[in-house]
Amino acid sequence: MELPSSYDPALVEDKWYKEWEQQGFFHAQDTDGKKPYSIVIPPPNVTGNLHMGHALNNTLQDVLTRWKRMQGYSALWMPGMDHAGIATQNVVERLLREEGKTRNDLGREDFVKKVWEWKEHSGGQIQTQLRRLGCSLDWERERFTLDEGLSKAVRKVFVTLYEEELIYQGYRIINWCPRCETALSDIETEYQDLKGKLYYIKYPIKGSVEYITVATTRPETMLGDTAVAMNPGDERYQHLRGKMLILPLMEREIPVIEDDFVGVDFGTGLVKVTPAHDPNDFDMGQRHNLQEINILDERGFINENGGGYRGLSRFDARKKVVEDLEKAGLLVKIEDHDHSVGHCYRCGTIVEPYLSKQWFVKIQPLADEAIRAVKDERIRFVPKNWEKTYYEWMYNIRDWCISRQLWWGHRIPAFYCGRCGHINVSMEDPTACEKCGSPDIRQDEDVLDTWFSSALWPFSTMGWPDKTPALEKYYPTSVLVTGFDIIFFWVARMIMMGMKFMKEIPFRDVYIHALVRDEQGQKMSKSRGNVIDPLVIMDQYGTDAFRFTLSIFAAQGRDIIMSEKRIEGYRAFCNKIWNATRFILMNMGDDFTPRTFAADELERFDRWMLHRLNAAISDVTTALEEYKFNDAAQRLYDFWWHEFCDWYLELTKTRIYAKEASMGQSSDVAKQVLFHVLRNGLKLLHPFMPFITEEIWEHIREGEGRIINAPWPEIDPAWNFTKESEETALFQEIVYKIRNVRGEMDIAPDKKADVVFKTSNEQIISVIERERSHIQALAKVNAITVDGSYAPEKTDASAILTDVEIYLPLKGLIDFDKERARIQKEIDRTSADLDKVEKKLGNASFVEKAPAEIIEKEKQKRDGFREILGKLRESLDNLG
RNA sequence: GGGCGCUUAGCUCAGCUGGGAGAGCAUCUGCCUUACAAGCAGAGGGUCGGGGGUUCGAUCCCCUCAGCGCCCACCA
Repeated sequence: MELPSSYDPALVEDKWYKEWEQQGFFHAQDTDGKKPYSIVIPPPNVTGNLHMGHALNNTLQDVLTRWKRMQGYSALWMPGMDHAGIATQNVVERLLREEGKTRNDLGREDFVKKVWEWKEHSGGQIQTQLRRLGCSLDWERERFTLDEGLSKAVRKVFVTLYEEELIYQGYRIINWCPRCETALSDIETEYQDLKGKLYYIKYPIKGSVEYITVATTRPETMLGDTAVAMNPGDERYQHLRGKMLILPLMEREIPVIEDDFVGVDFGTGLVKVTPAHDPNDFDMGQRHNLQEINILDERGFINENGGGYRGLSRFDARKKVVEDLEKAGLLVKIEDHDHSVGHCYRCGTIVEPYLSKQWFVKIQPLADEAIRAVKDERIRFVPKNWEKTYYEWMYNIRDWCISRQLWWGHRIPAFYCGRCGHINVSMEDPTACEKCGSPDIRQDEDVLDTWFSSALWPFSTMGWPDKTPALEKYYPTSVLVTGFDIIFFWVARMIMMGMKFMKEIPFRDVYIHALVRDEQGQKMSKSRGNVIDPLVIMDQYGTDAFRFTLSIFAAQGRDIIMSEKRIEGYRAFCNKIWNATRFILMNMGDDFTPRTFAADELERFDRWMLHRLNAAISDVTTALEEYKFNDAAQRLYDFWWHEFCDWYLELTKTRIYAKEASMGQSSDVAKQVLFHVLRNGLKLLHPFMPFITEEIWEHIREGEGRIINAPWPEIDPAWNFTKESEETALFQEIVYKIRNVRGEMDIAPDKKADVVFKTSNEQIISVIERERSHIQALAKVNAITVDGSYAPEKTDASAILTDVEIYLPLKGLIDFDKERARIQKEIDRTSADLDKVEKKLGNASFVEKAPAEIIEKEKQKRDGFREILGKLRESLDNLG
């Protein structure tokens, strides 16, 4: 049983992943009779590459999945990808452009074929990358939002909602991206505050030499004005009632209308009304029966309705319009004006409010159920405060525009009859109009919003609309792990669709994690050029160190600032684990046989260690149950490094190295405990660090399976040893004190001093006597004497603990100045502590009102400080 | 205009229902001690953003101010 002298992640990671996958350990059985635990992956885009967000998101899901698998659940982590409509279409269009072609050159059918080809060959690199990260995904079940089964689910949902009139067509203002040439939903538009201008423009009153002045941020839209509106109560403009105006540049007559929407405070109190290019104006237009004049084409250029401006881009048109107004003397002034402007979330282009016919989901009835599911806690957000964000959006939700003028996606299953105009919507493609029987039917050209299919993800991936065993067993899923940025896009919609079609929540918990930022706290993005590539990190530090770093950073409610220094630190942790194992294995001896052991065989520190193991099992398990990944990881770090390695390993050395035959029994027990704690410590660590733990397990497993399937450790009540834990704490204090003296006095490790303990406390005496050899080893001392009436020499260095004084006779080694300074420091510190406690106890209302146990604690502290302080002063006096 | 979050050691961050401030990194000192120098031992460093309040007691609860960040919102 020997380990190579250092841990090399590159040598083992690939090997173990292949082994796990080939053995089918990631595959959850529908029929294994175990309790289900399920997570569906937030499907990465086929265009995606593993970035920090993915790494965090999937590490956390893998931690949960591996943990639950070890706990004996039938743990399913469902993999898959999203076709990502606009994003993917953009990628392939970009490739075509490099060949000097556009999608129109290919035509719809060939273009879609091309995208599929691209998807097969270069899409989905992220699967390899997820494997690299160690994700224990059930690859046999992998799904794609455009595959046959999921397309069937999409169609079923569309048809059902259409039949229930929850999907309808509407002619209204939507957000239009002139670059992608498609409609977008409200949340696909990202608003940014930009420095813009407010233009004041004169409109002549018909049959008069007078003018009125309107203010606008988008002067080019005046080409489509069909009215000017005033507030009916605005006293300044009562004379305009019923008047007609001449729209400059277009020389068209437009009316003055009255509408409460118009505020009297903004601009001039008069608003130009462009029903085809502004949602508010559209509403006013509806109220006043105004004509809607669309002046833009799909690409954002002025169309035939724009008179002489036809063919200009919307930006050029603005310049030209302003120029012409100025020439005509109709431009009053231009003011600076900050306003928020919508941008396409995929390409960043400024979107246009655009009047067009689109498909919508009537969302309110779906939202009501979804709100209720969270209200009555069937679904829990973790951390809870995200519920507020969820409600905020759900209460103000507006109908969802689901049609996209793209080619890549689920084509809308609506067929228009060329004869009677009837819209046929059904599960199968119709060959003739269901109403008039005409074969002259054509399918809607549009596809559905990508998020329409992802909304069905928790059940469509499990085979819905068919009744499958998977659906039966794993729905609802246990938890959804995702970032806050897609609560609206995805989480809310999954809840709505789940409630609607499964009559059941899609997931029990929603764990919302933070954003990963760079070391300056900036959001990582390609354009900022500050992305840290997880693959590079994994190459450099190993996957386990990286995963552990992400986990320990994943505190609830705060963004993660990625730091390579920290990753380096946790690589050292891997090394520590590796070397601790090496130490244990190289000292086992060939005759070592693991066995169970009984409490009465155990020595003090064995008991302490097992007690600490119990505590670690309990703490890590609880932390995971509460999704406190950082607490779990931090606890593992402390347990492994500071409890197991710093203390227990060191403490066993005297027993293990002992040559005397009489030590045989003690030595064997120490080895048994070391081995036991090592095994359980590795199991606790496995969800976070799957590779190194499996690699070590390979060297220590006892004819069992892999650690990935090992049972999760449980607390053994027989190993709760409170007394030994207290005694160990005392022992540690003694060692700390002696080390402190040595360190402060600059005593080299090879210079072993003697030590005298002055105490009459029986328990302390017994611990010192029994652990003599351990004190010698850990505090590097020679002879140990216990003497209740010891009279310290002037040349003794001293340390004071409650109920015990420690003296190190240093003879010629002592530096009196140093020692005086050291003791004075102790005195200062202790008297400051004492002051604080005395003040507290001197406060009448504290003694009167505080709980008795707190007061008792304070009194004990006071007495302890007084005793120590007295002895410290004696020591100082003794030094002269 | 609403809503949310953050401000703790030089840096990056923990700190659960209020009861003597923690970690990693960095710094300083001494050590290649037979698992580990990616290590061991020791040390220094914080008026917990400012002010006020509740309380016997506040990093923690309430109010307020300041700074930073995010989300939502049709005011031309």
